[in-house]
Amino acid sequence: MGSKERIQRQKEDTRKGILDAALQIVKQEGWAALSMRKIADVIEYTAPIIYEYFPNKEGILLELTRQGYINLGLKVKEARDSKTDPEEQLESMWLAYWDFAFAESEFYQLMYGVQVNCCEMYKKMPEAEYTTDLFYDAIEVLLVKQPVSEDVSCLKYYTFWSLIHGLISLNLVQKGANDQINQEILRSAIKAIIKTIND
Amino acid sequence: MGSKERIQRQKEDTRKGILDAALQIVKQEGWAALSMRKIADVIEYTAPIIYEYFPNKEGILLELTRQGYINLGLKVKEARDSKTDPEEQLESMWLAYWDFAFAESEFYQLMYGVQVNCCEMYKKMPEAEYTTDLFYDAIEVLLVKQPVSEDVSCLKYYTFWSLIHGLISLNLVQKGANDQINQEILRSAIKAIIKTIND
DNA sequence: TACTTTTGCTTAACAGTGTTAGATTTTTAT
DNA sequence: ATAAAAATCTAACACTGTTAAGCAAAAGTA
Repeated sequence: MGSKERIQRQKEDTRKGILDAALQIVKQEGWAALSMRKIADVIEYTAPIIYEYFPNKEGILLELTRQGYINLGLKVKEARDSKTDPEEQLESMWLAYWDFAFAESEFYQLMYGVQVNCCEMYKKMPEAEYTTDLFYDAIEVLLVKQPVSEDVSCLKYYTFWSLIHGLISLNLVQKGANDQINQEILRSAIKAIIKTIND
Repeated sequence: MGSKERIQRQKEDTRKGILDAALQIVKQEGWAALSMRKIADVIEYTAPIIYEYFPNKEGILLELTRQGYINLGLKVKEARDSKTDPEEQLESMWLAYWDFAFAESEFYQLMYGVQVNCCEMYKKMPEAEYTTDLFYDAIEVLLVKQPVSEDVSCLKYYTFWSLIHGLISLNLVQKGANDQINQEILRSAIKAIIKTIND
């Protein structure tokens, strides 16, 4: 009797339900308000049930972080594939990163510790490395001096990343500049870094 | 009988003791581990006493945030006054900002929401504006086109700030690049922004 | 000195948190 | 129908921030 699979499917549904419930609560009330009992309320179980699906609360956050990196990676890849010119590709990729941060700001906060205390784990999460690699590759295409030095691409990558992550964080935490200024900073800075990428 | 003043002094000592205790705990165990009862333990009182000196836990964080901004402002001003050339002044100021972030990383985390959920308040904290003004002034000295447009100085300021804050955050949350790469990103990016400040 | 008021401080409690152990109910297998 | 197994809940522990009530010492007043 195929009830084994039905049960398996139900379990996966519940697991997904927990993640969805967590996300729903966070979107409504923010990360600080997320609690195991609230999740249990939403999925109409009691709190201890959750521990059958995740080792602890951090396990839920970890899984959401993972999903966040996967989605971010998809968006960045999509942006790259929408252009052919390498410079346009790189610009488009960072703009996709930017868009993700605001479209999925709960995820972004979790992934990069913006006002959320998320434990040290993403450090070597393979899903996180995928996005990083996409950027590294795109940068190295633009470097004319061969062979590309690891240090140089690293430096360029972090320059991009710092600027964009900083702009995002400041906007998520404080209400930074207005949208127009943000767009101008973002676009002009990206272009400037690309322009001086071989200096 | 001058006991009024003695009592006043004692109260101020206790208040300072609370702040010191909080800071001590945070330095040892991080922001997430800070609790009212732990503070009470350190100052050798029970928790409710703290509420005679601060309205609530957030009040303590608010005061520490205030102190953080004051200290940051002092450091940035000090850096400015150590140079005479305007470009060198601006560079020196951002380097001081950078140094503060790592020397007083607990403060920095609190002030700018790096992995700490600090409520929306610094928004209009006068102590915070002091540092901002210092940077704005230093930037506007370098702008040749008069009168200086508010938009342009704002754009330049946020470009600097984003880059440096981003670099700091990434280092505080994840362990970013190594120190040498960081220094290189920092210095070369500051110089690059200054160089193109009138474009 | 005796009494009252104020002050300083503590204990106890409430509602919430993450998490675990034990009991109970429901489902499955024999 | 009965025994075993799985699913789920209740109760508890040790925390959290915060408040109210009570106690004990000090200060003020007669």
